[in-house]
Amino acid sequence: MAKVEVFERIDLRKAAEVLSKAVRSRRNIYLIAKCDVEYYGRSSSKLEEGERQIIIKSDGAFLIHRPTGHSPVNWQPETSYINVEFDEEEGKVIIKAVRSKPREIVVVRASEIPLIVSSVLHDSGAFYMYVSEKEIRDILAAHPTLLGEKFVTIDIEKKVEPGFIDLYLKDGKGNVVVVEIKRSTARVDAVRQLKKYIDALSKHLGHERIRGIIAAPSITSKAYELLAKEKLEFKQINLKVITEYAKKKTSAKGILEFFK
Amino acid sequence: MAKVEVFERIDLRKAAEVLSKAVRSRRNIYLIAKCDVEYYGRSSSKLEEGERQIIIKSDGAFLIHRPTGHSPVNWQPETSYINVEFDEEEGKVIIKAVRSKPREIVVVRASEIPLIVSSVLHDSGAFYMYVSEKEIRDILAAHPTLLGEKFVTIDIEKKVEPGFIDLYLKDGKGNVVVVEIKRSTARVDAVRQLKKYIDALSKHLGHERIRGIIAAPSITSKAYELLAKEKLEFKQINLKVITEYAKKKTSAKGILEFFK
DNA sequence: GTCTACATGTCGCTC
DNA sequence: GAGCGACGTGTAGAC
Repeated sequence: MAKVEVFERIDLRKAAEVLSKAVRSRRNIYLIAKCDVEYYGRSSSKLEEGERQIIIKSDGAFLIHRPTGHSPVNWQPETSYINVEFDEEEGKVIIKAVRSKPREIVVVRASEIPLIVSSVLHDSGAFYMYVSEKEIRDILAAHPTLLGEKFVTIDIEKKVEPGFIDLYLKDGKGNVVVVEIKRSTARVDAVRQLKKYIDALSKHLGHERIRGIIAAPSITSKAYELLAKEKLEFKQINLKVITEYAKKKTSAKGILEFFK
Repeated sequence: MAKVEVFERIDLRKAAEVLSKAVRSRRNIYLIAKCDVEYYGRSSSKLEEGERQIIIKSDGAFLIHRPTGHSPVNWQPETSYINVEFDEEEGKVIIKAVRSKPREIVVVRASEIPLIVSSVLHDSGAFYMYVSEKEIRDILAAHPTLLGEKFVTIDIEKKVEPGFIDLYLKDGKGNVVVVEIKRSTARVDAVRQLKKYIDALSKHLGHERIRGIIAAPSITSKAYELLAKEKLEFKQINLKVITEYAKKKTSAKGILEFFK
C-alpha cells in the first residue's frame, strides 16, 4: 500500500523543511504552490505568479503544470540536484532544480504552498506497447502475405543511400518490392520517403521494375493522389489483425527473454 | 487563494463519487491510485497494476505518471469527456478519458485510491519564452537601433581586461557605448559588471566619454539606483520584438543554407 | 480541417 | 558522447 503524507496549511518555513526532507529521501512529491518560475538553459523563460501544481519524482524528474494544458509549462527531465530553502529576505520558498548536461536550471519562488503530498509509490507493473511501427514491420516481414499477395521477404531495414527501407520483398513475378510502413494514416511525406528509396534503389538495380508500396491502416487523399501519380501502390493493413500477431509474438518474446 | 480539498482513506465507491463530481465541476484533480491502465487509439498499450499519480486538469487534460521518468506513461492531451464510475462487479473505480479526434481512449481501473486532491487554481500569470542571451546579442548587433537611438555596431564580444563586452557601439555623436545585455531582470551585479568594463576601457581610451548601457527586459530598483549613481543608463528591450527578429533570422539562415 | 515546420522537444539506438 | 530517426510526439502557423 502506498505511503502517503499530506501537509496542509503549514507555514512556508515548515514547507521548505518538509520539501527538503522529502526530496532528500527521494519521495514522490506533489505540491500546490502560488509561485513564479524562471528557467535558464538552452532557452529561457519567465512565468509570472500564479497557482500551479508541481511534481517532483523520486528520480528527480521535475514538472510544473498550470491548471490547463497537457504539457508542463516548465520542467526538468532529469536533475543533478534539487535544492529547497526558505528565503528569509523575500519570505518565500525557493526550489532550484538543476541539470548539468545541458546546463539548465529551473527556479521556483513560492509565496504560498497550501498543500504538499509526499508519497512512496510501489510500481513494478510492466508496460506493453502494442503495434509500434517496428512491430508491424517484424510481423509483416514474418507474414508478408498479410499484404494481400504472395510476397517473399528479402530484407528488413535494408540500407539504401538516403536511409532504410522498412521492408524489401519480391512478388510472385520476381519483381523487387519496396514497402514503407506507417502505423497510422499515411501522409504525403510517407509517399515522398518511399519515392526517395525507390529512386535510390533504381540507380543500383538499373532497369529492373521496382514496385513501391505504402502499407498503412489508411491514407490521406493528397497522399493517394501523389501515390497514383508516381505509379506506386497502397496496401491497407488491419491493425487488429497485426495486434493479434503482436500479442502472440509478445508472449513468445517473453519466453525467449526468460531463457537468454 | 487556492481552494484545496483533500480526501484521504475514503472507500472506492465514495472516491468514484468525489472524482465524478470534481470532473463535472472542472476542478484540478490529483490522485494517487493503485491501478492498471489501457490505451487504444493510434497505437495501444497496457500498463499492469501499480501505484501511480494521476492529474486531471480543468480543461480535461489527463496525465498518468509513474514514480519515475519525465513523461507520462499514458495521457490524453484533450478529452471530449471523462467518465468516472464505480464498477460493482470488479469493485474498482473505472476512469475513462475519451478523445474524439483522433479517436482514442484511456481506461484506468483503480483498486485503491489512497488520496484525492481537488482544487480550484487561479493562474493568470503571463508566460514569456525568450531567446538566449547570445541570440539577443546578435540581433541587437544587427539592429542596434532597437536600443532606441542611432547606434552603430563596432564590435561583438569585444575583449577587455576583465572579460568580454557584449556589445560595443558608437552613438550619433561618436561616443563609445558599452552595452551589457541581460535576458532577464538586471541586478546590481550586472551594473557592477558594466562599470568594470567601462573602467577597464577608459584606461585605453583616456578621457574620451564612454556611455554604459544595461539592456534588459527589466531592472531591479537596487540596480537602477547604482546605475544612476554611476551615471550609467538602462535601455529596456522588448523580448517579443527580439523574438520576432529571431524568427526572421532563422528563415534567412534557411535561405542562406539553400544557396551555399 | 489538413499540411508543414519547430520544440527547452524526449527517447532510444548506432557509431 | 555525438548523430540520427521515431514518437500515441505536441504546438503553432499557413493554406
